[in-house]
Parts: sequence; structure tokens; C-alpha cells
Amino acid sequence: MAVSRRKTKKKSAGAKPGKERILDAAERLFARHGFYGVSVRNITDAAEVDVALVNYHFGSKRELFAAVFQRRAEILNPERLARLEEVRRAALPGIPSLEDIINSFTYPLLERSARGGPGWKSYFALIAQVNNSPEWGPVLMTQYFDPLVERLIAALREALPDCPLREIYWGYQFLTGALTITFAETGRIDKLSGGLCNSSDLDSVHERLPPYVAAGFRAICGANGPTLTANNGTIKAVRPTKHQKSPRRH
Amino acid sequence: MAVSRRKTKKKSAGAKPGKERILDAAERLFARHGFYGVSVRNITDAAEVDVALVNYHFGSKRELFAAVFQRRAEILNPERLARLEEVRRAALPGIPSLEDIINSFTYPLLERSARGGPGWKSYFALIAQVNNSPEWGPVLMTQYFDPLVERLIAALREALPDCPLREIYWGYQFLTGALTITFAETGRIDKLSGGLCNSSDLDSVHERLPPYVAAGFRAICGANGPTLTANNGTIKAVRPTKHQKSPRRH
DNA sequence: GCAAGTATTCAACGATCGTTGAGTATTAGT
DNA sequence: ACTAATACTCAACGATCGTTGAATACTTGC
Repeated sequence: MAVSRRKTKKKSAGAKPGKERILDAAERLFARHGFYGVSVRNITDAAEVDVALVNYHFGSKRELFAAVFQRRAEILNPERLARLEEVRRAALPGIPSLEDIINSFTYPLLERSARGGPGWKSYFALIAQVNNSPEWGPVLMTQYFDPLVERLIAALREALPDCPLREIYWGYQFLTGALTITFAETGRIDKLSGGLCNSSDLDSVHERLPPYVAAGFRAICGANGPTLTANNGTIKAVRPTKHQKSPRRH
Repeated sequence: MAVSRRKTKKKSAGAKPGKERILDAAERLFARHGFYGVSVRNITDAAEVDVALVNYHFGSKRELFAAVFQRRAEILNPERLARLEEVRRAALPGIPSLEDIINSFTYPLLERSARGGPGWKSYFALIAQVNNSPEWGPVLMTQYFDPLVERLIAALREALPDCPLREIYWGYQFLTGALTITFAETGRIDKLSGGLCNSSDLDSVHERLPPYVAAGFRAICGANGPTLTANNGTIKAVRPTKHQKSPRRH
């Protein structure tokens, strides 16, 4: 018989070469289920290619994971770096505002995730998972994004000349955390707010995150430490485990 | 013959019942490698119990995962709720400060992770991964933590009476993101800062997170929207993809 | 000390895991 | 048209996956 067993692959379907089809499918599946939650066959089935192609093109499943991570990082980082330098140049001979610096860091990401297509959305959701993973975060995030972050830190130091360096790093940590959970788009805030907020509404995040974070930086960057604007004393008086009655009466 | 094949189990080793040994080992391993990155045999080997015990005690691997998640949530939530009510009562007849409210939400978590022992540390690292996972986050986080979050939102509304509710939910999203990446303790900030900051130094986070977040809330909660204190205009003038020369000259 | 119930062990099931070597098609250079 | 290289297919490997039924050990109540 020799019936045509082709599943309309090759030229007929996507016309994309198998290597890219694999990257796209892997990106989407890894973003949803994580590295171990996706099998090589899950990926090649979704990409409509043969199982063996993963090892042929990438060597191993782990190397495919790294390749997915690297592909768009190489697009993003030059763009973000150029934007940061642009903001600094535009402010000459002065120094750009904290909000502008932060925005140069977050905007390219939010913009891509909002209007870059489903591949970009998956990519950022993948980053969100990797960034919070003790197994993958220190390897991949550091490798692909730390050089850019160091440039951001340098710009923040210029904008906050009296701020201890330690506070800037902590401020960055909180920034990247807020940004990261945004990319996860789990829909949790949608349920919580009864539909008032939408996880995928990244324009709303773009409006709010820079001023939120900038104000946070200023709050902890007082020369005499973060307690300048904080009031933790009331809490410290309440014991962590045992619940005492109201401390006001008696 | 009948040589003793016991690997010093039962009464000799931990003396803990197998169910708890499994929960402890699963907590530690799930936190590091995620749900799919750990096999049932990995868990039972670490717990030094038989493979079949997982299905006997918990029914399935997924139910074990949920049980790990639930165990400490049931300890945490009443404590956090009591602390929030305590702060509110202590401020009567007034309203507690934004910092105190936020601190009542974060402090029990940071305190447990800092001094509650390795089990608690693993638990929070697990939460960090789950919270950023589109597969698990909407299920587990919502189920176990949303009732408490709703109480937090209500308290924040009292402290920010003129703030649109939308802004409060966005502010909470950024808060939980910053808190989450703290729990992950990936060590990335350690490398970035050259040892100046330490991922596991949760006391430093306790000092900085409430004032940082409180300032962020106030920044975006202006009655006329978040642009009150923000300056995104400069950025909007710069195109996202194409890089133009300095907009100042010419 | 005996019975009932709970906890644990053991061996094994079919399914799926990542990877590979050998073979076939397709493309590019001359 | 022939060659060489690249892209892809096919079948299969051993290992590990989650789960289970039946048998054994331990604990508790009487």
C-alpha cells in the first residue's frame, strides 16, 4: 500500500524549519509546566516533528531549555541597554528621574509581553518561573541578565547619590519580584479583585510599577536607613507567636 | 539466616511516624525541584520509608503535594489573622499605619522563615515557586491564602480611604511579588551585590519591605491616578523598538 | 493474650522517560 | 549529475515513572 503517512509536515504546515518549531513549542510548554513537567515527546508532538530532532539540534533536553531562554534574551538585552542609555543622554546635562530609569528597565519587557505575540508572553512566564526557582534561577538569570542589571544599578546610584548601595540592591530585589509576578499572569489578582484588575493588563502595570518602585526606593534610601519613614515599633511590641490581649488597657 | 535488613528505620532513626517523614522530605525536595522534578521514590528514599507509603497515606503524589502546602498554611493563617486584628485593635480609636498593616502581613512569614527551622524555609521557597506558576498558583494559592488576603485588602482600604480599590489590588500584587522573590532565596542578589546583600538575611527584608511597599501604595493611590507622582512622559517619547537620536537637540 | 485496626513492606504492573545509531530524504556546491 | 553536508525519520534501548494488591509487622482496646 504505502499510504502517505505524512501528517502534512514539512513545507505544507508551518513552513518553519524544525529547529524553530521546537523552540516555539518548548517555550510554550516549559512556561506552563516547568522543565520537568514537559517531556521531549510533549514538545515534539506539539511541534509536529520527530522526537529525535531535539537531540539532533540541541544535544539534550537541558540544552534546549537553555536555548529557549537565550533566544529572546539576546533580542531584549541590547534593546533595554539602548533604552537606558537613551534616557540618560536625554537628561543631560542632568540625571534622569528615578521613574525614567526604572521605566527603561521595565518598559521593553512589558511592551513585548503585551503586544509581542504569544511567544513573548510564554517567554516572560517562563522567566517568572525560572527567577523564583532555586534550581534554575542562579544559573540562567545570572548568566543572561546580570550584566544589564549592573548597568541599571549604576544608573540608580546616579539618581540616588546619597543612598547606601545596600539599599539600592534591596530596592532592585523588590522591583524584580514585583515585575516577575506580573509576568507570571496567573490570574490570581483577577479572582481576588472580582474582575476589577486583570493579570494580563500590562498597560496598567506599566503605569503603576515605576512610580510604585521609585517611591519605594526613596523610602528606604534615607541616609539614616530605612526606618526613616517606617514605623515597625508597634509591631515589635506584639509577640510573634503568643497573642496578648490589647496592650492599651490595663 | 534472616539477616536484619533494617536500615535503622522505625524507632531507631527519627522516631517520627512515616507520614511526617514523608511530608518533611517532600517539602524539602519539592521546594528545590518543583512538583515534576521530584519522584515519589526520591521522596521515600530521603524519608527512609517504603515507596508505597505515599499512596497509602496520601492517595497520590498530587495529594501529597497539596498536603505539604496545607500543613503549614493552617498554622500560618490564624496567626497572621490574629496579628492583623491585634494591630487594628491597638490603633483604636484610630486606624493603623500603612506600614503596620503591611508588616502584620509580612512579619509572621519572614519571622518563620528566618528562625522557624529548615522546614519553614523550604515551605516558603515552595510557595515562591507555586505563586509564580500558572499551573499551580491559581489553584493552591487562591485556595489557601485568598481569605486572608481579603482581610488585608479591607485593612488597606481603611488606611487609604481615598484610594481607588483598583490601586490597592495592584499595590498588593507588587507587594506579594516582592515578598515572593524574597522567599525564593536564590542567592542572585548575593552575587549581584558582591556579597553586600544576602538572600537569606530576612531581617533586612523585614526592615525594608514595609516602608518600601507603603511608599509605593501612597504613590499610586493618588485620587487622580498613579501619574500623580510618576513621570512616564519622557519614556513615551522614545520609541520602543527604533532608537532615535537625542530628542533634545535639533 | 487475642482480635481489630493501622502502619509498613515487598514485588511487580504498564507507561513513559531521555537518548541513540542507523538509515532516508532534502539541500547546496561545483 | 555527482558529492557532501545538512535535516529528518524510524525503531528501539535501558531506566525510571506513579501506582497497586497482597502479605507482614506493629499498635491498641479489651
